[in-house]
Amino acid sequence: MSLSCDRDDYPRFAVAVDLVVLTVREGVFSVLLIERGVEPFAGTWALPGGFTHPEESLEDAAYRELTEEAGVGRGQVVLEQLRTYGDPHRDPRMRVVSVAWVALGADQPDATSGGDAARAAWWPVDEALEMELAFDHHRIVEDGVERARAKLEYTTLATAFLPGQFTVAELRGVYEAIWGTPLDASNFHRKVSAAASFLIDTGERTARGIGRPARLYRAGTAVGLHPPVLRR
Amino acid sequence: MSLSCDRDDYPRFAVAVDLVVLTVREGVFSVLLIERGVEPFAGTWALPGGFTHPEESLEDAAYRELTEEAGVGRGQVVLEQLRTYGDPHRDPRMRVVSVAWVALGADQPDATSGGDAARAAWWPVDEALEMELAFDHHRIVEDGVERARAKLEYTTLATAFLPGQFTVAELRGVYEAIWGTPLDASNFHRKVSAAASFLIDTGERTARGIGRPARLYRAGTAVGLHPPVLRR
DNA sequence: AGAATAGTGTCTTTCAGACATTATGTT
DNA sequence: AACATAATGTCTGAAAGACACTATTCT
Repeated sequence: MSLSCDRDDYPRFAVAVDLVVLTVREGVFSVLLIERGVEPFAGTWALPGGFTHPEESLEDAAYRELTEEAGVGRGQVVLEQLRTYGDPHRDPRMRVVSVAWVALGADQPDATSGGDAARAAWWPVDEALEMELAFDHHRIVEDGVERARAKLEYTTLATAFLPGQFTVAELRGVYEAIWGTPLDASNFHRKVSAAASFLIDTGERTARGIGRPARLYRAGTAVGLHPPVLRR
Repeated sequence: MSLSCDRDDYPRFAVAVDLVVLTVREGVFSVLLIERGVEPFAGTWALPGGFTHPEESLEDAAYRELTEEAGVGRGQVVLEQLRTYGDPHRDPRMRVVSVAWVALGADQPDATSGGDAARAAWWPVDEALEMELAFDHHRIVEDGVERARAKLEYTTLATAFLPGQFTVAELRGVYEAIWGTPLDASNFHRKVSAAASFLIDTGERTARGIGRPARLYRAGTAVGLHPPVLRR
């Protein structure tokens, strides 16, 4: 079959991937943005992303851009497809269809500044949503943030924001940062402890800091969460 | 890049839309399939769909294919983006990225057989999932069906499967058909009546059939459903 | 001892699920 | 009257939310 442009009947589009990379840094729900160095939107903050190569899957393209532009490796994040954005004039240069992904990971000491020349930085989600972002990236960030908030309720996804071992208080901190609401510590503890295969007790305890040391858990095998942890 | 069309640096892809058109016909959760007339997969059942035009949005392309291939108009369905499928070899002819949509509508007397030469038919979802479908359409149907099943729980989407006026029993029938589980009529009635802005009493009643006539409702303005209707 | 954080227990309200009962039409 | 379906009511258990209380460390 011909892949050439002159011989077949199908219109061709550039296909991009864009990444909403989310984490919780010092209690603040944050998104990774990149300052564009070239037109269009030079000097404007944008999502990391780029064009899909001819022989790679969309998921591989997302992982590749994650590494190239954010310095984040495959094992460090949970990647999930968000939605595809394809309005005819979303990119002023040409018709680009962009498959957006959400990447959730634990806070990394120096995740910013990938191989590209552009500057990368973590922004609090609330601030990012008040900025002007390139293309339709404002909308994409909104959708990605809402996806993350919604999935915390009925999945065990919150553990993706934490390192291998964590306490119940740290897990609660993830919920509170992402939802922007304080949660009752007692009830939260009861709930997540009761949910089957959500948390696995490592037998270890924290030694850091003041107060009674907390048990250390690691993420269990459960994906869904029954009963869900509800936001109000 | 080597795949480029002489003038720019970006590889180009064909972008398609595929449609998982779902309805409940005589108590059976059903999906609309089209028998392919041409290679590849000639004679195999497939989802309705086609290539996006250069100047139309993805949503417009979905509505256009819905009309062309299924004879379904814009006002007759609720359309929602499902997911994008872009494995390099999902189409043996060339690289095609397909944006899949779910379309939910009330049973239409003669929705099948659109303008295209191919044959169209409603298939029970369970049967469709046991057939060999063209391309990766089996996976797409699975995802679309699961999306519909999940959204019934916490949204008012079930009304999309019903005509303008309907009874509580008919609404329950939608849930039972889609989930494949019988529900307790009393508890269901209590729940959907209590949910704010889910159902609006038209003041009219059914005259058809035997037994006490049922109140006729129309869909309210609520989108989310609190508390949710849970499947077990 | 006092402060700070972790974790458990108790009480009340809400709601799901099972099922009985009443209501209102047709034959 | 008998029947069929619609709609409401009652009871029980599970779980959410508020909050009191106990446990275990550090200074």
